[in-house]
Amino acid sequence: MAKTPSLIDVARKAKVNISTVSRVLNGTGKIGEDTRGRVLKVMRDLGYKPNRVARRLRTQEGTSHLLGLVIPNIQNTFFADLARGVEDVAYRNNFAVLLCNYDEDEAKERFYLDVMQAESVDGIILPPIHERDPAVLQVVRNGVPVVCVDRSLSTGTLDKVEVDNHVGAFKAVEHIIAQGHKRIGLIGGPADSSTGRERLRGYKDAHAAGELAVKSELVRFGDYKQLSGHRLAHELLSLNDPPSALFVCNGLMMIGALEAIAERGLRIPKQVAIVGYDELPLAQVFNPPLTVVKQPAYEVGRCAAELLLKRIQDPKHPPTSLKLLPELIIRKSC
Amino acid sequence: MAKTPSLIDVARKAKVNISTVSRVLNGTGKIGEDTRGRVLKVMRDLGYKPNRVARRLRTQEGTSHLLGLVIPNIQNTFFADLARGVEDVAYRNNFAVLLCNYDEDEAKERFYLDVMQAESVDGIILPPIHERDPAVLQVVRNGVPVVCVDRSLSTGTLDKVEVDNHVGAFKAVEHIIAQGHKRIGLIGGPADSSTGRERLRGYKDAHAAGELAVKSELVRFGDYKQLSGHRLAHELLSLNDPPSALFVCNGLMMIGALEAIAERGLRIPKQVAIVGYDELPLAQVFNPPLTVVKQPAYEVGRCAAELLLKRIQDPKHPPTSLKLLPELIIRKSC
DNA sequence: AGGATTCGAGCAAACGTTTGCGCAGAGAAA
DNA sequence: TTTCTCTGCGCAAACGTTTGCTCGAATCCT
Repeated sequence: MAKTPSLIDVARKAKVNISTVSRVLNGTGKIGEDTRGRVLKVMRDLGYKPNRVARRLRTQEGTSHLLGLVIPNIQNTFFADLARGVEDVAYRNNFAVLLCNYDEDEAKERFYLDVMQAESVDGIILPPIHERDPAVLQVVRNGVPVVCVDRSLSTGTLDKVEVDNHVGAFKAVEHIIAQGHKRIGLIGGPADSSTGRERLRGYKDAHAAGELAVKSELVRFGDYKQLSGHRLAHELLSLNDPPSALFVCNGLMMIGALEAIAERGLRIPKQVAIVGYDELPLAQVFNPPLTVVKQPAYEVGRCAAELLLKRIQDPKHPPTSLKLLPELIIRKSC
Repeated sequence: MAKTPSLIDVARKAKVNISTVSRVLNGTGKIGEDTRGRVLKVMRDLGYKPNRVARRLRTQEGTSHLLGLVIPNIQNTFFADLARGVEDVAYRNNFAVLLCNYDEDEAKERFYLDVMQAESVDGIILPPIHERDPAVLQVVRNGVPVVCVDRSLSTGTLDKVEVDNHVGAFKAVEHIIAQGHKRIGLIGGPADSSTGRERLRGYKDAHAAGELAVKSELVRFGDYKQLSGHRLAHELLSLNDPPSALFVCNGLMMIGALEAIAERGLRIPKQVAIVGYDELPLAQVFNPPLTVVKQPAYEVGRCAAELLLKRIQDPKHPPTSLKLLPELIIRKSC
């Protein structure tokens, strides 16, 4: 109802031109101390708040103070933590975050990317749905700063921050082997995702390092959702010669796998050992406490946001690529 | 780089006035079939995307197709689920969601509310930080549609959807009593939050119904974060005459409490029984599986978004208030 | 046929900013 | 005094839409 005051109202009341008000607001141009004071006071009195929409319309680039964050699924704690990371640095720099869930759905992803461009966000942080994601490619062609997280894009010219999936998986499987396991089931990620492939490579390389052959019937690919973890764990454990240990490549699938194990009444780690990817809220109080590789999700978000802000300030900055290290947390499940 | 085409470009190429283009875009006004077709074709050819910023600047109310969602903490699965709920209905209605974390911090909340108004979102969904939250009150005074979720505001004139905290807590504690427990520790929410108070009331009423006195040394108030759950559980279990059962009033504090129990090497439910509020990802595969009261978080989000959309279309609609029912899921921890 | 209505489309203002340009006045240099 | 350089500020255009008016032409009614 009470229309919020605009520059014009402030200008009128302070008896100056709107351009003057704009300048004191932005600190640009030369303004006398007396008028600046007067204008500032009127702004306070009126409770003036600049209209971001108008500002954005006028100044095309880099001033919306809006970051886009588009993630597969906010219910995945990895992405929730990541979101907190970007959100925190955004807040510290007076940026707001436009957050969207695309649910691994390409149409939804495209919709949201369109929205973000239409909203003229200053930049976008996202894990590409896959490596030559056309929608994302289009966005970068349009000149919007983009930083990739978690997964990467085939174009090498972008800022990106990922965590080293190969060493994460390698360490995990190495540890499993060190516990004496010979048949290690893999519940992997999608074969067309870079994370899925890298973790698979870690799994294989650890086998090679341990002079173990990988048995193809023991490796399965899920879709990073809970249901597939549940199904694949049942499949693996139903084998004639079932694996004695499971390596599950993300948190949600880990939950599904644990369900399956519980349904079968198997004891961890004696009857089946298990190590997961991604720290889960209850992991350390689980019985037994879960051995997992923990990704620095919050850090990923933080770094990505910082990179993005840097690029917004200086679009010519050469692209930098960060690779953070995951940590194997050895508890009791393997 | 490649400046995205505007109405003007389309108009020029189709040899019509921009107003005509605008009208075919919005389907308003009368347009001849031939010109409409021509304009549509040019739009497609040019890959025209309307500029939401400009549109929003022009049409003040109800057309930004942007919803604001401001929540305490995205890492809390309750809010993550809720967010998914609003996000899903938003997407179905072609709305995008501007999501912000205020981390129970009033300054941050105010900042984000300012941003949202400055972005002229069509409406806002939020759990008020407390019952007479001045920042929120200001927003509704400014005429922005607001729907409260989870917690309520002292003003009765708003749309809101909450879950019945009294029955949730009542059922839980009733069940605990039915298991034969006489000394039941409460790890409650903040005393100045409506949820905290309602759950406390449920706790007390269940005692009364079971003809049990509530002992004041057994009730403690946390802040809904993990650390306070941890600390308060330790406090309660250190008592000379410690409780034989714990009722923990949210998910994050539940995790903290479970940590404390693990640290003390106590066995659930024999040495200490426990029931939590909020379903946790691993609750049903936990050992023992956790008895919790599960809130329909996703539903809350869905309803809230639907209410908000309705109000945006018809601002005069009388405010409606929904109260959803939580469900006590009895497993093995009590 | 003449007047009234409707249809289709153009003109221009408005939304709230930012910003290049210009200009008056003051002080400095000559 | 004249000329020149700053300083401080106003003027107005522009950003990409939407929308109330206007208006010619076509259609309709009697």
